[in-house]
Amino acid sequence: MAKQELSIGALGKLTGTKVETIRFYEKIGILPAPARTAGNYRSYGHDHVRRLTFVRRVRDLGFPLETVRAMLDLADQPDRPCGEVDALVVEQLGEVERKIADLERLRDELDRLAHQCRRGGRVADCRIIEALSPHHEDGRCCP
Amino acid sequence: MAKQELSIGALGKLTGTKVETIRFYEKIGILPAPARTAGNYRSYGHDHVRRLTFVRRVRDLGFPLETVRAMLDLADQPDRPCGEVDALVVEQLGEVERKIADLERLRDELDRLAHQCRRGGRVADCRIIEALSPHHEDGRCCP
DNA sequence: ATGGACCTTGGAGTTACTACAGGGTCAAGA
DNA sequence: TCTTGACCCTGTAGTAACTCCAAGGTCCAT
Ligand SMILES: [Zn+2]
Ligand SMILES: [Zn+2]
Ligand SMILES: [Zn+2]
Ligand SMILES: [Zn+2]
Repeated sequence: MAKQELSIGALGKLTGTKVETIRFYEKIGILPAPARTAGNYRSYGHDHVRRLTFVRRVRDLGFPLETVRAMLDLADQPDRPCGEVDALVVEQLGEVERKIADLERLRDELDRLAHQCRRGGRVADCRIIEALSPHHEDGRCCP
Repeated sequence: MAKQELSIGALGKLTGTKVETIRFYEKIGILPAPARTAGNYRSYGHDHVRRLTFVRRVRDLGFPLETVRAMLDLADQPDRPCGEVDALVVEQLGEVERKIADLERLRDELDRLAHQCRRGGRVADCRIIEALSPHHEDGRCCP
């Protein structure tokens, strides 16, 4: 492998990406197919490092691959206004804030649940299980 | 369908579960196979309502199906101590708190990102894309 | 008896990877 | 030179937890 060229494993180490993931990105068109060596090994250059780093950062920020694809498309058209990119970030910010709010509600409920049961009882008396089951015990059904 | 018996659609409405999901739970053994009517329709009773309600609530609290299964097993052995159930809740609480912390870090980063770009520029100058790509532009690779 | 709402089965699709199985390549050490 | 071990190749299947579809059967009211 010529200098400035990286094997798939080296690229993976450099970007914190598993080898299988890199091949997967190639298959679905997120990364372009690289040149091959005489022995049919993939050979990556600096552009691949840049592109894959971008992909991983965007993924780490919680964006789905679909959004990664959209951003890559936009980045490839440098003359278009960048409002769309910015909008994607703002949208994702909103989604993250929504998720945080959901999880905070969840946390409160779990916290309440965790305090309902003074340990040491039997499962039959567990308040947690009681709290999670419907409240009526008779044989007739709910509606 | 006799009274006190529910069709799969009725059970779904009652518990906020899609019909396909109920069948899926049956296939993987979370719900027992119900009786059938003459016309081969599934026929559910009150026990199914209770069990499915439990499953959905536990899922809504963010537990994976594997944990649901463990809880159902425990609930079926009423004489065992309930410490294990309680421990599962506490564990999940910790996980939710970890997720919240992760998302809060994410939110801050996205927020920073969203403020980097005063809109109106071109993609080529977009600070967001710049911030997400590696910092060097020369032809030699990173290591 | 006919329409429409509901039910049946089996199988495929979703997201974003991850894990083999069964081979080929390459560099270094004995 | 041979061999060993780390690395690479392809292709397929598996993961979580559903969700959707096709092609057909059932039920009830008009
Ligand atoms: Zn308890
Ligand atoms: Zn009931
Ligand atoms: Zn911008
Ligand atoms: Zn580089």
